[in-house]
Amino acid sequence: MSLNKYRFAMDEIQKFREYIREKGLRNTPERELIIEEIFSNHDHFDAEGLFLRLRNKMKRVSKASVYRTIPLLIECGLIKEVYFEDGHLHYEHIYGHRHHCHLRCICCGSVVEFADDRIPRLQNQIGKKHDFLVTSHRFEILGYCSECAPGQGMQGTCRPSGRGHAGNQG
Amino acid sequence: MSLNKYRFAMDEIQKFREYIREKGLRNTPERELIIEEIFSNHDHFDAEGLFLRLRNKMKRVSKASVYRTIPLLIECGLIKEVYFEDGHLHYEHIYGHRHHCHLRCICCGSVVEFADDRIPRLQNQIGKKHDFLVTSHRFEILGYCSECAPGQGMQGTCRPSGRGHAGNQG
DNA sequence: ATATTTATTGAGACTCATTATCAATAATAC
DNA sequence: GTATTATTGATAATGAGTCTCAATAAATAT
Ligand SMILES: [Zn+2]
Ligand SMILES: [Zn+2]
Ligand SMILES: [Zn+2]
Ligand SMILES: [Zn+2]
Repeated sequence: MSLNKYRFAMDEIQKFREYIREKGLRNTPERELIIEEIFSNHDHFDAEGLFLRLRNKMKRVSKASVYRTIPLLIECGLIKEVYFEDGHLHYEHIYGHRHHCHLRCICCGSVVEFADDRIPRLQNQIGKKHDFLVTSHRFEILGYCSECAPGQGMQGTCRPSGRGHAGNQG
Repeated sequence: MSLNKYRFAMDEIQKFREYIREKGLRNTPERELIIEEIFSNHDHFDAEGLFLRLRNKMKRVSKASVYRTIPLLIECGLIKEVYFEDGHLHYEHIYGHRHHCHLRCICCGSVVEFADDRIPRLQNQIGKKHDFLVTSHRFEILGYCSECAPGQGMQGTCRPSGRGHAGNQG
């Protein structure tokens, strides 16, 4: 179980080690701890949360190192930024994950991923129409999840904050 | 010309004045200056840029007032937030503007607006499939505009910065 | 008009996410 | 092992955005 836990992240960790070496950088225990933690599950994450997860497991890594490692992981194609509107950046794994978009509850913040073949088609048609060389798209659908849908049941769980709001971002 | 310049913003300005009054707030010269500046064109804008535009025209309004007026304009349905990934919020007019999405150049930051009937259909189908009560969507297509397309002509105009990058956001 | 009430203003303090600095440390190469 | 130099952690700095508060000025009543 504990052994298996990190088994599936071996590809990512290996890819990172190679990237570091190719770039003439150095593999360090801090970086190992950070990527092990990131790839110990498939969830979206943010820098602060990642830092706290490490800290709670007594893996002492400075916040600065967490912030410094994230761009390396982006550069080597293991993660990418996702934009929720809660005022700070979130990230998700991309290595071994097919491209997808997000459905997000504006009440509790929960996120559901979806993929649809029609989206890249649409993207390309629209790009061509406006003379753009399209490289990517971001499609986010906002609304209420079944738990939060107004009219029925509990909608009192909503806790909007400052700008946008956070929530259990799966 | 100068008279005409603000003619088309009369609806917006009037709507704002009424909203302020209905809410028991007060119309002030500062607020007038801010909304006149915002609706003096149809462009996207951000708080800092708006503040500087006012300042350059010798319309002295504090940054705090700029930041305080924006939420009022959102509440009364005149503008809304748009999310570009350059680390701060942008806004656009919605009163009298049909819903649209953005095509954005990752090189120079230029923005083209587009609308497509298939998008709301897609949004609703996907929402239904995942048991979400959909309220809105955000679809952004990223790529290179014709000026910046790699391979031909000038791509040296790219000036990426910190996180994402700014540019001439039309 | 004048007074009263209270929303608004501007300046600056503050927050929070993120980035930069820098001396001490520790990977790698020789 | 020694030299080189990337990395670390602590902390300062930044920058967008918010909050505070005393002074000001709309709206309204007198
Ligand atoms: Zn929900
Ligand atoms: Zn995702
Ligand atoms: Zn361009
Ligand atoms: Zn727009």
